[in-house]
Amino acid sequence: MKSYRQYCALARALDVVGDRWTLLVVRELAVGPRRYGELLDGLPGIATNLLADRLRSLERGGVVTRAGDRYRLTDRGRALEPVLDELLRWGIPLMVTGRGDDEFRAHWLHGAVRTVLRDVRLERPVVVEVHVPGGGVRVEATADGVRTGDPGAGAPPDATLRGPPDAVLAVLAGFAALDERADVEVAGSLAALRRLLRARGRPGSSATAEAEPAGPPNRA
Amino acid sequence: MKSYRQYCALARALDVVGDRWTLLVVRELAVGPRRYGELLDGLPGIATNLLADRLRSLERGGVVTRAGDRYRLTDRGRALEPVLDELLRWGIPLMVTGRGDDEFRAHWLHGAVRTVLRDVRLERPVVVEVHVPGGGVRVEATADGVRTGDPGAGAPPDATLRGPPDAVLAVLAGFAALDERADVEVAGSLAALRRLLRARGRPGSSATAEAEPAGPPNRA
DNA sequence: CTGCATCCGCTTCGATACTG
DNA sequence: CAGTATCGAAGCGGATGCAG
Repeated sequence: MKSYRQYCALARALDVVGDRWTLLVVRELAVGPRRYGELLDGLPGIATNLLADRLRSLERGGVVTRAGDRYRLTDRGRALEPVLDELLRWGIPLMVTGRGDDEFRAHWLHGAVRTVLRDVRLERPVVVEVHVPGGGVRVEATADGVRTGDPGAGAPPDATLRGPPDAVLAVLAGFAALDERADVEVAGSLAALRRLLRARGRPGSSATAEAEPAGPPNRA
Repeated sequence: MKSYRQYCALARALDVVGDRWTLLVVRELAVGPRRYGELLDGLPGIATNLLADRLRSLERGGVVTRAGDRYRLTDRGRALEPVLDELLRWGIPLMVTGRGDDEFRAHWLHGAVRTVLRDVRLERPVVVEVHVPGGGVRVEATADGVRTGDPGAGAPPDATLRGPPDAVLAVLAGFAALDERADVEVAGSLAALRRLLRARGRPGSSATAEAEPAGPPNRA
């Protein structure tokens, strides 16, 4: 990337991670070390030469390191997590328009779920599993906060949510009530699920009550 | 921008603010409403047609609105502040290499100072003013946290820091000790300034103790 | 087969010139 | 002052080639 040549921390950060695709590459590596082919699969739409370019650039920037045939984040790369989280959070309202014909990978759900439930605290713990075609997320909400992981680990969940990605996300993010989405199937304790949902913030979450153009935020 | 067409909150966020220059435009408007010419001056290096493009795109995205000849952020645009803050924070270590021949605007210092002193709490309040050629920042640190503003407002500060941008930033960010930077001039209570500096975190702040390439993070 | 590099049409960027 | 028009250069995206 061409440097902005501005003595500003934001501009210098963007000199490193501001290129097209770059933060999405970091998103993929934030899950864990990945091989080139796995990255390609997790980044539908990227050209193979661009992925190679971005990986080299991130290596130069000290964000990514290569061990054999695996790429992984450095400490400096892991320090980008708060950035990803805030961008993710800001992007959640943009999911209300549904999936359309966008690509989808089950592991992308982890971040969305973590973000949506970020401030949840529950005195009486709840474990909920979210299942979508191709994978899912296990959510453990306690008094200390929410931890996410892969489904199937540990004891059986109190409740299970199953459906297409935009449907389960609509319910989790509060775009729609449970009974408004007939394409979401609930198994186990409905009461436990309701407790989790009641503990989260309101719809758009961050003050999107606007005098401006009202309605869901625009895309592109 | 061409959409990533991924049903992922991060990708959708980047569809709106991922373009080159876009977040820097938001940075400028985060200070307050600005006119076209003021934006051009705050974004050295941008081409005028690109600024016009970005402003239109941000308007479509619901981030910016236009009132007469002023552009300003919508609520949705102001919701980007945590994103800017985290990116800024991540970028601070990249400032250690000094200014070089990068452009500089005094109002960029506000964000850097806020970020560097983000977690500072002081039972006995301190007011410090930082002066650089063309402007400066007033810092009021109390038990509730740090507030920044323009110099000259309110009572005279306890201490004043003056010097070139990279010098005062090095001292504030902890890249260098006060007596290591002869180009930084201190007026007023040295003790008050020291109390403020002691209250802040360590150098790179966020765990940059790395087994990897050591030394300051690379740019570009 | 994986992990890229090369080529090519197209879009975007960046610099300057120009207009209401 | 606030943009639009233009044009060469650089970057992107898709396909294909090729080495280990």
